[in-house]
Formats: sequence, C-alpha cells, structure tokens
Amino acid sequence: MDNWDEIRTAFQVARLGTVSGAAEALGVHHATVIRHIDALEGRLGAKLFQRHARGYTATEAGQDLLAVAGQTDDQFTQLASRIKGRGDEVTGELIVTSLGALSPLLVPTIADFQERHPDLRVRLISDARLFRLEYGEAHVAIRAGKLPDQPDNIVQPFFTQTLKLVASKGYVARFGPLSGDNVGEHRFVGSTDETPRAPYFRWLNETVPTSSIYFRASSMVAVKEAVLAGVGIGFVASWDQDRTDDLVEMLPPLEDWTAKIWLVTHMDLHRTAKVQTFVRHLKEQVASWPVD
Amino acid sequence: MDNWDEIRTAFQVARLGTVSGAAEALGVHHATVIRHIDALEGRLGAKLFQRHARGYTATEAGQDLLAVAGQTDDQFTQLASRIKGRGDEVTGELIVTSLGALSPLLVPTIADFQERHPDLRVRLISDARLFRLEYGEAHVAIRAGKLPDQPDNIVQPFFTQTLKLVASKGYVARFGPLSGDNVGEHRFVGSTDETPRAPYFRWLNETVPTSSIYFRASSMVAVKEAVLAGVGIGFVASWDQDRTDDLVEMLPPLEDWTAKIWLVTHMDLHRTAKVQTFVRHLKEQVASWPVD
DNA sequence: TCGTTATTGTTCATTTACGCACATGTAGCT
DNA sequence: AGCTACATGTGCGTAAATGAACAATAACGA
Repeated sequence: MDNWDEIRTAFQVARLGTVSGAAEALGVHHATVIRHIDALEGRLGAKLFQRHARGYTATEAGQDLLAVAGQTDDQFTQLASRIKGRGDEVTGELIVTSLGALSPLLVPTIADFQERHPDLRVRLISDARLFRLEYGEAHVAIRAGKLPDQPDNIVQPFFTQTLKLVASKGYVARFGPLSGDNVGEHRFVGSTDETPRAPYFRWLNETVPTSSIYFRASSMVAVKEAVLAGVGIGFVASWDQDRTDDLVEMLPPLEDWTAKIWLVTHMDLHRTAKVQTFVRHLKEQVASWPVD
Repeated sequence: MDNWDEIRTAFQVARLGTVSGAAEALGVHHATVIRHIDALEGRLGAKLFQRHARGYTATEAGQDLLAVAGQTDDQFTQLASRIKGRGDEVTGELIVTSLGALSPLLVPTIADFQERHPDLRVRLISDARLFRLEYGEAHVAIRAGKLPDQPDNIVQPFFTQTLKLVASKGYVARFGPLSGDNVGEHRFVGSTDETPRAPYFRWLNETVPTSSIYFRASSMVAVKEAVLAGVGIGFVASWDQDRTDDLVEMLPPLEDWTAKIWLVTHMDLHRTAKVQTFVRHLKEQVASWPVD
C-alpha cells in the first residue's frame, strides 16, 4: 500500500461521489483523479468504484477505504494543528543542560519559569560529557568558554562569571596569607584536567608548581567543597563565595579569572516559543543574579 | 495537510532515523526524501527533525507524526489486505434484484446458497422500477426480455420460461372452453401496460379486443391470483400452473409465449468471488427448477 | 593519525505526472 | 425534441518531481 496520495484521492472520490468534486476539493485536475483511482485499483487488483455517468459509486472496498481514510484525514488534520500550535505554546518537555556548578543559581530560576508554565516538564542535566544539541539531547545549553564553532548552534552571551582565588578561614589561620613570593609554601586545589580549557586553571598551572597542587577535582562543586574543607587555595565563583562567610580572598582578581558563560540553542529549535520564552526568561532573571 | 506521501516519507525517516534508510525502505532516492521533508516542514512551519551527520532525529513534532503515521500505516496495510482478500471470499452483502414472480423459485435457491455461506447477508429486491447495476443498486439482476444494450452490463441466458394461457376450473365451468372463434364471449386478465414488452401480452392485445380484458394487473403475481379467483383467462408460468391443480390450459402453447430470462451482472463486480459463486450456484440450481 | 564507511546535501539531466483541451454521454428541464 | 448542465474519458505538451553523480562532513577503527 505505497502511495498514500492515491488513497487520499480515492477518499475524496468516495466521500463526494464524483471525480469532478474530488478534483475540486483536492485542487487538481479531474484527469489526475481518474489516473490515481485507476492506478490504485490496478495495484489493489480490485474495483473501488463503479463508474457511471452520474459519478463514481463506492463498492464495498471503496466504502471500507472511505471509513479508514476518513479517520486518517481527521488524524492528520489534528496532527497538523497540533504541530502548528505546539510552536506557539510552552508545554511538553524542556531539556536544559548546564554546568553543574551553576545549579544553585539556575534551579530557582527554572522553578520560577515552571511556575509561569505549569504544563512544562523540565529536565536539567549536568554531566561530564557534552550533550549535543544537534542530536536533540537538549533544547538549551549553558556552557563556559568559547565553543568550537558548531555551525547549527546559536550561541549568545549569557553573563560573565568572575572567579576568586579563595581559601577557608581555617586554612588561612594555619598557612597564612598568600603573596607573590610564598606560592611554594601553599597548598592548592586544581583541576583533574591536564590541559584545562578554563583560563583560571591554566593560570594556576602556569603559576603554581604541580607539586603544590594537593587536591584535584573534576567539578567546580567539588573544588569549592575542598576549599571549604581547608584542603587548600582554589577558585570559587564570586557569587558562590558570597554565600558563605568562611571563604577569604587570597589574591586580588586578575583579568584571566573571568569566565564567559554562553547560552546555546540549536538552530532548528531556537525560534520555537518554548525555547524563545525560556531564553528570554533566563536573560531577564540573570540581571538579579549576584554574578558581577 | 495535503500531500500524504510526504507524511509517509517523514514517517519512515522518523522510524528509521536516517534519510538513507528511509529512502531504501521507500524505494526512492535519498534526494527525494530530503525534498519531501523540507517541503513538509516548510508547509507546517515547524521542524520535524534535527539534522546531523549521523542522521535525522525527530523533534517532538516528528515524534508526534511518527505515532500518528504509524497507526495510519498499520490501518492502510490492513485495509489493503482486506480489499485484496475480500475479492476471494463470499461475505458481506449480496443484493439481488429479480422479477417478483420468480420469488417462489428464487427464494429456496438463495436460502440454500446462504446455507453454504453463513456470513452472507442477502437482500432480494423486486420493484416496478429498474434497479441499475452501474449505480451499485444490486450485484445480480434477473430480468426478462432482451435488455437495452448497457455496455457495462454482462448478460447471460438463465432459462426460458414458458407461459400458458389458463383459467380456473370455476371459470371454465361457468364460461366454457376457449376456441379460436369464441374469444369475444370470454373474459381475460391482462397487463396494465398499454404497450407491454412481454410478447405474450402483446399477443393478447392483438388477439383479444380491449373490451374483453376485464382485469388488468401490473405484476404476474396479481395476474395469477386474478385467474385463480375466476376473474378470467390469463397467462401463468407453466411451473406456476403445476403448483396447483385448479388451473386448466385454455389453448395450446404458442412460440410467442416463451420469455427468455437473463442473468445480468455489472462488469466491475462480475469477477468477484461473491458474484461468481452466486451466479454459478444459480446456474447449477436452475437445472432442478420445473421450468421446461 | 589516517583511511574507511556511512551519512547529508546540491546540481543537472531525465522521466514521470500533471493540466489543458476536446470528445463523449447522461440526466433533467423547458 | 432539443437544450443545458454536469459528468467521465483521452491525447498531447509542459512543468514538476525524480534519479544519478558528485561533494562534503563526521564517526569509527586499525
């Protein structure tokens, strides 16, 4: 049963009773309708209609087709309106992938968004591996660093995160302050990555001898916990430092210690209302984030 | 949502995940598949798939289409097998139109046929007006006289009915026998039709003065009843005369008093198993009819 | 790291399907 | 009877959809 268009043509003929009427309804020439019917009947090896001067009368097979194709027509019409409508409404599932460290900022914002759109189910995923927007793994990604130029991705600046080199009060009480010439006497918390992309970790690698890095973690959450535990001196986002009064700044901030955070969407989904609305909401809410 | 073929193409892409796979499944070139998808998405104003090097991933809209078109595909497949299969089985409805007078012979034969095919519903219709096979009003028609040459009708001889000019015993006791020269003294039963097509009624019109026809009826059933009631002399089928011993033959049979009975089917339905089986059954059973 | 394979995407020639015009036939109405 | 309106059916030229070939890119494995 290949060629669904011929079924659709036969459906209109069965429904209207004439080739001419079906042709008008379908917006094609009546010769085309006749050809479709002939081809379909030939392929099925059965007559769908009895032909006469007043029109086409459906046989039992034709009436069967009428019933089946009628349902199909309804379902396709509903499908089309669903698809057309879905682009304008914020429902279904929204998949956001983000740096795990941003969760404390992101989750309340998402919760607020969900408050405004109760029908929206949200999945917030954070993982070591990169989720690929072009495979449909997520609708919106929040990423750091300048991304490899994925041509189908739409990248826009979200905010700039300032990091501070901090340590716990307990650490300072034990090891003292940090200055330009006593680096070797201090303990640091760094990244597990040998060649980190983040500029502050690269600054750490260049400035601090490997032997002074006593703790390595793969996530910024773990880094912060290590610093809080007094393991050593490490980088913590400025907004994250503000959430506790146990962390003291060990050096004045440098230019390199800023991380641009990007908002990434896939081209195909970017203009949908769901993504658009969420992105707009993120940009509005970021103004109230303590990130500058 | 016009162009169901594009939906079918999109369905295969959503199902298989790649354009190439869909193209192979559909038996078309992959360029065609891409064009269908692009056209469909353009018309819907929404993306059905996210394109990447590994294939096409269905968006929510594409998954919706996959579900709907999957059902459609199943239904169409079932429809096709039903239509193909239906031609080979004797089920559903069989509509037979016949001369009302033949019912006593026809009904037992149809009942026997129905015994062999229990799933068959039968409608036997007899009416003054002609039921038209080309409008699907009946599958099989049993008709008398040579029909106007309907090109789409398949006409085959069924049997030849011999009529006899008879009267009731009561009539004979009262009016005496009929001979060539006492026609004017007798009473006759004729047709309501001014110019009857049946040759025996035309013989009656030519031989008997109009004033001698005391009873006119439109159906042969009524004619027979009138004759039985002693109203006059009339034509009754020979097999019908045999069913009672109250009717006596008034004149020896003439050549003109035979009526050819035809079996008529429509071209489009003639080769279906239902019609074929029924026609074969009729021809087998007519041998046991008392019509010669 | 470099082929290999399996994808998508684009251009151009060709086939196929379409629309047009005309013929034909039927039903209904004056 | 004849006229009108509406239906199916058919041949032909054209436009649109298709297929083939090629390009490009990404994932995979040795």
